[in-house]
Amino acid sequence: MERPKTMPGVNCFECLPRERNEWSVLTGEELKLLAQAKKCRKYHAGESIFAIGEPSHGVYCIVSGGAAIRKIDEVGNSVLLHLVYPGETLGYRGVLLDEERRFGAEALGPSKICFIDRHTVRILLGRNPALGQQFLRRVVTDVDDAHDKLVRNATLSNRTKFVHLLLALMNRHGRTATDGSRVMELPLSRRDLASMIGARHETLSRIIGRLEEDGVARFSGRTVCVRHPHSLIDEIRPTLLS
Amino acid sequence: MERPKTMPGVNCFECLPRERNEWSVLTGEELKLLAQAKKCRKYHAGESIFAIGEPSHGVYCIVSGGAAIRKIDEVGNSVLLHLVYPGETLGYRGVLLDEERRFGAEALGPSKICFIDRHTVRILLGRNPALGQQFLRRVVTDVDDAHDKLVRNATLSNRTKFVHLLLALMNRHGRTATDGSRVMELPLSRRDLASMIGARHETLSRIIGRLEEDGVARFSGRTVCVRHPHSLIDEIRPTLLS
DNA sequence: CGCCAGGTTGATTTCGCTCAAGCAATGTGG
DNA sequence: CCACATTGCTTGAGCGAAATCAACCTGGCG
Repeated sequence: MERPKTMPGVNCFECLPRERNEWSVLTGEELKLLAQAKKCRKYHAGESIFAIGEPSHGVYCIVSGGAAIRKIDEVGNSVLLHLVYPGETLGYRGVLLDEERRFGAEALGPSKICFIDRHTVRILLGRNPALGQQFLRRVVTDVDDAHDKLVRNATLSNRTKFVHLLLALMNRHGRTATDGSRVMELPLSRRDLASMIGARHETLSRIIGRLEEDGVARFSGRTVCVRHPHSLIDEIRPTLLS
Repeated sequence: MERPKTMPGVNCFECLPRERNEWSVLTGEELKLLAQAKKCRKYHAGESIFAIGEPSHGVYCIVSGGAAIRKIDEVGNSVLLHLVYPGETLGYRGVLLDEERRFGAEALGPSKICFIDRHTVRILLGRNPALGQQFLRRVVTDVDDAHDKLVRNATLSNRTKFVHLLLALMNRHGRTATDGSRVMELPLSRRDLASMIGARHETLSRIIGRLEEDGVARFSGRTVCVRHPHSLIDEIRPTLLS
């Protein structure tokens, strides 16, 4: 063991994702506080980060990997709301409003995620007003995204919504092959993909079938290949008349 | 004219809605700044407050009346996203992110609405950190609402979504008649109501017809009457099995 | 008066959901 | 190692909900 007990956690001072998120405005002193208060651990794919109904002990910051926000309604329907990626902070809602969790979160794949207890969050927010401003910006973009999604849900077909989702996933998880086609490994099951566009999994299955028929994309297990990336973009371009 | 030029605007010091919103944390000095910077004016029903694409000059605070947030997509579909009521602050997105308006806002009925330019907002935010915290809470609840709406849209039928909407409107606009039934004047056209649940106006028309058949509510023009208020609540209660 | 926006209603088609069966991959206990 | 559940996915048939296209009211309003 060349590296001692700091091993599992990333040192906040050297945390790359941190330099691009809310916490980037912390000063040296505050960073020290953060570094010694945060607890970092690894999650395996699908492991629960927090669950609906439990008290909000703090926020989480994704170092690597990702997370999914899930809501399960009173009849057992599971809906994936949102995906969260490295550098993003998770679970601020319950902490800022001091309420219990209304959504669950789970690791998207093997992930490294830091936990910052709510007491420390409050101290830092009180000590450095810029942190609050950063959070404000962050939350405003979140509400913005949610509103965009609401508009899309209200106007688009399931197929179009799914293509939007594919594009978003491709941005995060895709790589460009030598022949210019885009390939990715889906981080989610078909069921969860379906829930994200508000459709049944059978319906998604058929949509995928049609996308393959139309030569837009090829699906094999969790691997997706899009030969002509802008065929996807054409799909979502609204057919403007006149 | 017994009252001089302060006439159109409400004095912030005596503004009742203000005492229950973000601005309630301002101190006397800051309030004075706000009071002399804000511009208050009346809007008539349907009048535009700000439009998509224009620069975000400031935020608006509803004194009386209400406002609707509207998005019009590239093919001309109009979607109503959200309604805003007295005490609530409007248009913070563009100001906080320093972007142009991505949604339009219009008066719901005859309304009195104050404008606070973004420069003043920034000054106040910088001077009083508590204001930022207040905004943070406010925006977090907004994102929360949006997420709830997303989940409902993903799982509920148009009829159920409409009943949810009716209940929300009834809370704001309804009065209880002597016989215990609830009555309200709808603040929106059928088209806009339909857009709020992501349906066509013809579909909404039929849903309304069925609600009347089922004796849940009676519609006449923009007047709605619900004889047994909990018949609505029964509608949205999920049928829990076993 | 004609015109128009807002609303209803009808006929038809499309889309998506439900229910159901089948299948491959994976796991588990004997 | 096999029999057997289990899980995730696909496919089919039937049905219901909603979109679409269209006609037709109604109440303003120039």
